[in-house]
Amino acid sequence: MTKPRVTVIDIAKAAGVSKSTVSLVLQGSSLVNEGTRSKVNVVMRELGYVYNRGAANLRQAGAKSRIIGVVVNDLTNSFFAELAVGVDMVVQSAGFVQFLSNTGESIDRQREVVASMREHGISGLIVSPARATDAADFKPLVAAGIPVVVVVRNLPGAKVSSIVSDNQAGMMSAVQHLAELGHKRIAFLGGFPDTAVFDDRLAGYRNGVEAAGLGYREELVIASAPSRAGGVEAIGKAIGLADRPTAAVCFNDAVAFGVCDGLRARRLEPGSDFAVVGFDDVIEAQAAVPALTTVSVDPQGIGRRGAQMLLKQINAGKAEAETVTTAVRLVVRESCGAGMSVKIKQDFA
Amino acid sequence: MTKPRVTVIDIAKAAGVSKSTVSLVLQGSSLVNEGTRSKVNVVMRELGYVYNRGAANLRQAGAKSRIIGVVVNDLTNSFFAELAVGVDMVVQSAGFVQFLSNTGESIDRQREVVASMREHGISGLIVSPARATDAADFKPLVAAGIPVVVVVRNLPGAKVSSIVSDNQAGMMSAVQHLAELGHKRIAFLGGFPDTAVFDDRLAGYRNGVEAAGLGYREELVIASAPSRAGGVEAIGKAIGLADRPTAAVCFNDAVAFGVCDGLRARRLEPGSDFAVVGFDDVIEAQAAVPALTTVSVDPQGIGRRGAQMLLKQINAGKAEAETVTTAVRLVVRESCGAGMSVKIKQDFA
DNA sequence: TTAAATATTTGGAACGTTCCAATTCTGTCA
DNA sequence: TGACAGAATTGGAACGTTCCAAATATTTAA
Repeated sequence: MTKPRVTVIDIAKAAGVSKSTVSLVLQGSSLVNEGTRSKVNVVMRELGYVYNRGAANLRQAGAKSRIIGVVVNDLTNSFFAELAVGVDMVVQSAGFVQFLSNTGESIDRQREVVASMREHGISGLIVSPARATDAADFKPLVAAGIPVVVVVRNLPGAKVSSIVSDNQAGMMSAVQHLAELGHKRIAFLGGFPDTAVFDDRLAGYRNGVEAAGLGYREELVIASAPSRAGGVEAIGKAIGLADRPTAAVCFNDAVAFGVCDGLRARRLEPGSDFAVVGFDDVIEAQAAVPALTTVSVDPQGIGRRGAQMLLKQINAGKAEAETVTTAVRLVVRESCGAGMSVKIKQDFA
Repeated sequence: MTKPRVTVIDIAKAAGVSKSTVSLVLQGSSLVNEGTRSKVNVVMRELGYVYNRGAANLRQAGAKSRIIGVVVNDLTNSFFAELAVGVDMVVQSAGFVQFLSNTGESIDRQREVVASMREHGISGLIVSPARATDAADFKPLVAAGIPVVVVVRNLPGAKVSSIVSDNQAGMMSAVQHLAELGHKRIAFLGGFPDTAVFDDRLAGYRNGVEAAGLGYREELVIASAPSRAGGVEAIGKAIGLADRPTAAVCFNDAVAFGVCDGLRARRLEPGSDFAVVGFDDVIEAQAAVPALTTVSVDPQGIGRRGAQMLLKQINAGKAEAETVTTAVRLVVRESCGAGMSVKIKQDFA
């Protein structure tokens, strides 16, 4: 059934050289004579030789497998799909191959997946950690000399490199924009308070309202699941407030979409009746109606950058933990009401 | 720098047993005494042992690596991301791990990626082939006893299993729906004619118009790239036709979105002024305005199903090439004008 | 108590590669 | 011609595991 494998010894025999020579050819060594090299190559093609990386890797103990592990927490979210594509680009062109897994926010699955990757001898790991991931979880990896780069969500205690977008500045610019449009009561909606990303975005919100001279009011921040459903829930509470807000910055785009849904359910039109701003600039943001004003973060860029960082560490042999935050930029579309006449906003304020 | 690896021999020494016994424990053999087993397990934990699958698989020649390769042609398209998630679900729960790569429609990259996967000893491959993939490309794989399942796009000549959605029936029901709404001139827009999927969908279109007694007219099928830009281009040509169509079925949702863009650019409102129907039901379809009427295909289901099929073949040891087509269903939303009054349509017809 | 049966453990020999040190070729120079 | 340098090649040994056949421990049956 399964054909006997063609090995380097078979090639050697058929080409009339030693297995060592074949091995040299395999690694593109300059030691081997041009004629021999091509002869060996021909024979390999004829016999349908397939390199056995497992065996190779076994011998070059400690040397690298050329596999990069990538772990994301939600591949169906186009944000992470883009990220993976970004990683794939640089990883492939560096001659590595990508091992991608999805945890679906399950910390157990994350553990399984990472363990499995380790068994397969990955030379590095890029991970967007599931919620509530323990900083210590990646300790063994780095102790074994396997570089780890954490992306999107940072892991405060862990001694690993990370690359996150500038959540604070992004949220601050969103608030600032709304303030410039004349809004006085701006809410912060959605997200789970136990995450580092939430903290950063909230801090940005706080800085924003304070800088605008509006003052930070606790009742205006309403947490919820970072999903569409969470957004519906959050806006419901916000509308119920005695001193009702006229605008909101949302934890992410999914929440923002939910907020729009919730507004419509109450016969309020997002954009004209209530300003909403998202975060992430997922692919659907510009096609939505009204088009979502949001903070754009370029996930593919993060992926590329993270991969570069990882490769650098792999090549360097030593993992200098380094943290970079990537710039973000507010994309003004319709949902913030920027295109509306001033009159409407004044009626409302 | 890199610590010396902890091997099964180290464990054996520390636990006072032989390496063979440790190996037995590793494989959960029932031959080993309960006491010994737990002692070994404890030691493994203490020393931080990591199983070396490379070595294992080297020995069990022909035996399987528990890696499943997944190759898709466009991960940024949420259709394929969903598909990958579907595969991941069943693959992971079967104790396999997924190796995912993106070809971006490049046939060269596909070749590279598949070769690399083979070197790593995948036990099976799920692939959505890049355009113009040669059926013979997967020949060596199956010859080596590695099961291959082709999804989404089928590969006519290849002797591999495949699972595609029922493109023909889907397109036919779309045409039928438009005919029932009173449309007489229905165009088929977008897609590259050199693909099997195109042929299937076009055949469905043809059956549909003929069954509705409208007659098949060649000038109403206008090919283009299967993208948003392609859609714009195709609708441009369609509008220019002497006997202008009043409705269109599109090769896929991306084309359909492009068609909507093109209509608007000509001051025609999709839905009320011109009916458009897509194919795939990508995630954006329901959030778009107007919400896209489209043929829903459940990519995640295809992924799951494909993975199951592959696992079955892996376990059976023999690859019985099997072809399944999955059912699709028309989702009526707004872009087909189904919600419009009959009057408007009559004005138009 | 002993033989037979069963349960457990164990030392090599693989698996396909790379590395090392050593060997065999080429010329080249005196 | 012989010696020498450089180029090219080569036979083990090793990597960490599993498998096999064989050895040893423990029970059971008589």
